Formats: sequence, structure tokens, C-alpha cells
Amino acid sequence: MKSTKTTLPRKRPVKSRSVSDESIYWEIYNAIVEHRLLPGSKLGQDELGKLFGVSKTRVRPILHQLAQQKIVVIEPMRGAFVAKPSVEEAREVNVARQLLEDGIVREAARRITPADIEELKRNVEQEKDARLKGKTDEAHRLTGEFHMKVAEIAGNKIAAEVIRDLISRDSLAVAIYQKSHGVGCSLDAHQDLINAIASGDEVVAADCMKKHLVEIGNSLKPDTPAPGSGKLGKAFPNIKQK
Amino acid sequence: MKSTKTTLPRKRPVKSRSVSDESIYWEIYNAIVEHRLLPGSKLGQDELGKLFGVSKTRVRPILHQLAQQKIVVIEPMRGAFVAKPSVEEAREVNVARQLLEDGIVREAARRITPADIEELKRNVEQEKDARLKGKTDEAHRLTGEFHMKVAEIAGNKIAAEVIRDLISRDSLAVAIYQKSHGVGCSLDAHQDLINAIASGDEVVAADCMKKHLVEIGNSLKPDTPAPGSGKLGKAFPNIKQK
DNA sequence: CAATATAAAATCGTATACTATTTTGTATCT
DNA sequence: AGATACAAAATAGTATACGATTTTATATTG
Repeated sequence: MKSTKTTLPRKRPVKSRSVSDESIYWEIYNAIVEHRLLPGSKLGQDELGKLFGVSKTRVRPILHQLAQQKIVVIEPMRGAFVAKPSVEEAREVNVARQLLEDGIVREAARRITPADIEELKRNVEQEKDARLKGKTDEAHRLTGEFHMKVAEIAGNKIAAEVIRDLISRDSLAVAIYQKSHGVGCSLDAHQDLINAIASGDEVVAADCMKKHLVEIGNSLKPDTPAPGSGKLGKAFPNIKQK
Repeated sequence: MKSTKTTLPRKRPVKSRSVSDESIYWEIYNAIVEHRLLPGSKLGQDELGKLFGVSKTRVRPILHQLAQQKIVVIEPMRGAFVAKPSVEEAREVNVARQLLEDGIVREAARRITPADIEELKRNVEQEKDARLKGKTDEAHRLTGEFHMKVAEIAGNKIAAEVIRDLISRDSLAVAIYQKSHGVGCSLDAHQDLINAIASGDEVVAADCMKKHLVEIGNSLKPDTPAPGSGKLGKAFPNIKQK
């Protein structure tokens, strides 16, 4: 409720060595892509501010940034929520990946080195391990990382960033529409992809990537009910509550 | 809770029906990509706020948004400036376009219709016209629009948005490194591109696009001196100054 | 006079204050 | 009881206040 004492022209608590904007951003970002905050969750400004020990003035622009990346939605006068993309939108993101990653794998196929191949293989091993242990979210994170690594092999940071954004949005779709059926793509799709890229034949690589992404797109089923939202505080185990 | 008897002395100018965030965003965005605000120009928060009749609280997140798109740079405690990308960065943007537009033209070649071809031809006509009349900036704007149209033909809004962002950044590089030598690509590159796409052969189309973008990349010369910044108010002729 | 030191002004960043709007709770009516 | 109306609380959005920092102006010194 409002302050019982009317105006308080009091002094500010002097310089608080507060957390950086970046760390706040990454805390929220990771909470979302790691599914600790599910699509639809309310992201209250005051609540987040208190959680990180800052005023909502600081969290507002961060929520806007996340909104621009389309993993948060801001509804006028209602606040910010973790985005809940429709199946149509999820499919559109998937198609965008098909279009944009095409040129990236091609370039990767031209530039790949033995060290790169090892790096990719290691990723696949980790993912298999995570899947065996039932760590679905971890496995999915590694899946995204695989595609990031391919983009890095292509050698362009800007393109890699673009792919990162799309993968983030994909992870929301997974949270909504794929939660039930495992990770949604065949077990050794990535292994096939490694072979295709390592062959150095860009046409083969592009073809393989396309098939892989189409498969992911097909795994998006609209029938799953919308999940509820978890408690906000629980999503940030590393932040010391006050 | 609607305390009719307010507890505090009222002195705020009561509800001001102010402009929308979007319109402020587009005003600044257009001023930058149309080179009315040159790279390096200071974007003072108070100054912009007064210009649009709002407080800097409103302009701040907008400047952050532009910073995220990399067409504005925010230096800590020094404020926002129109971005002034290095040649290296401009080249990286150009390479990103080579990678990402590859898959886009390929899809465009598969989907293009006669109506689309007409649309593209019209764009080329307009551009030629602008160039003949010496309207360099207008010609460059149309050049960017051409690539946007190709992305739209490919049929994916998200991919088109990505390309728009990259083209915006390209326009900054043009302002710095290309201002002198015309528009920087051969006069009928776009006409060739239309023919290549219209052929329906994705390999031909991809090859043509690649050559075109490489040519643009090669036209970026690092020797041009940095331009000074113009008066801020002059960049917004449509906004009624107060 | 050039260079440096110092004071004043301007400007950024952030918390606070307060209005606008939505959400929640409670009473009233059928 | 269920629906509706209205009051209260909560929360979003925005302007203002003010410390922190940088920039500009002025003075001082070699």
C-alpha cells in the first residue's frame, strides 16, 4: 500500500554498488531459455527489481530488450510476460532458420577443420549423455549449442548472433509444444550433420541441414495444453533474496 | 482508491497526450538511415526529449533499442551517438549478408511470380531515376529496399526483418566509407539479379547475389575521413519544435 | 602564450513520486 | 448461489529529483 507518511524528501541510500545490467539480463534470459520460467509467466517490474536489489527503472529497459528479441512480450499497461509463441509463429521461426542456416552450413562445409569436427563430436557426446540421464532441458540446450558452433565455424559473429536469437525463440516453442516427446529430432541427426559438413560438399551439407530443420518443424504439435507459470523467485536460485 | 482529495500539491501539467514510442523510434531511425543524422552525431536524451515533447525517461529505452540494432552506440556516462562502424565491422556485416541472403535468394528463385518480377523491375527503374537526378541517398534507400523485397518474396517475415537490420547497418557504412563514389555497385547489378532469380535456377541466383554483395564489400574504402555531425533539430523537419 | 589546474555547467544514470490503468476483493441484487 | 457493481489494492508508465561523471569555461602558472 501507499506510504502512510505523505511525502518523503529523504536522502537516497547513497551509492549502492549494484549488479550490472548485463548480469540482470543474463539471469532472466537464462531462466527463460532453460525453462525455469515458462511461457506465460508474469515478469513484474517491482518484483524483479526487488529480487535484484534495484528499482524498476533498471529492469524496464532490460525487459524491453528481451521483448525486442521476442522471448518476452510486453502488453500495454499489463506488463511483461515470457512469450508464448503460437504454433504458426514457431513454424515461421523454424522456416527462417531453414533459410538463414542454409548459407551458414555451406560456408561451414568449406571451412571446417579437424579441430572443428572434434568440437562438434564432443557436443554430440554430451547431448547423448544428457539424454540418457533424462536431462531433457540440458540436452536441448546442447542441441542449440551445436547449431551455434556450426555458425561459428562459418566464421561470422554477426550471423552467429542471428542464429542464437532464433534458437532462443525455438526454445520457447519447445517448452510449449515439445515438452512431452523428447527432444524432437532423431537421435543421430547431428551426427549425420557432422559427416555431411566434414565431407566438404556444401550441397550435401545444405541438404542435410534442411532435412534436419524440417524434421524439427514437423515435431511441433499444437495440441499440447498451455503450461502454467512457476513461482518467480524459484527461477533464480543464485540470487540471494532479500 | 481514487483519492479525490489528493494528498499532494499538484503541479504536473496534467495529462499530456504525447506521441507514441513507435513514432519517436521511427523518426530517429529514419533520420539515421537517411543520413540526416550522420555517424558520430550526439543523441542527447534531454535534447531529444524536448524535441518530441517528452521526458528523457521515454527516449532512453528507445535509444537502447537502437543500440541493440547496432545503429546507435551508448558510451557509459557519455551518452548515445549514431554508430560509426569500423571498416572491419562494415565488412563483417557485409559477409553476414553474403551468408544469410544466400538461402533467401535461393528460396526466392523457387517462388518468384511474374508479379514479383514486375515489382522488382519497378524498384530498379526508380533507383535509376534517382541516380540520374543525383539523389544518392534516395538511390541507396531503394537499393536496400530491393534486397528487402527479395526477402519478402522468399516468404518469411522473420528472415526479412533480419535482413532489414543488416541493411540499416550497411547504410551507416555507406555514409562513412562510400559517400564519395556513387552508390558503390555496378549500375545494373540489380537487373542481373532479377534475371537470375527469374530464371528459377537457385544456383544461378545464389551465385549472382554473392557476386553482387562481394562487389559492395569491395567498394568499402577505409580512407575517407570521418564526417562531422549536423545540428540535431535540423534532422527532424517534421517535428514541430517548441 | 601554452599548458595545466580548478570551478561551473551540462548531462547521464537511477531512485523516487505520483498518475493511469488493470486486477482483486467485497458488497449488493436478482 | 451466480452475476454485477463498485471500492481498494496492486502495478504499469512517466515525470521529476538528484547524485555521479563528464564537458566546458575560467583562472593560474611557468
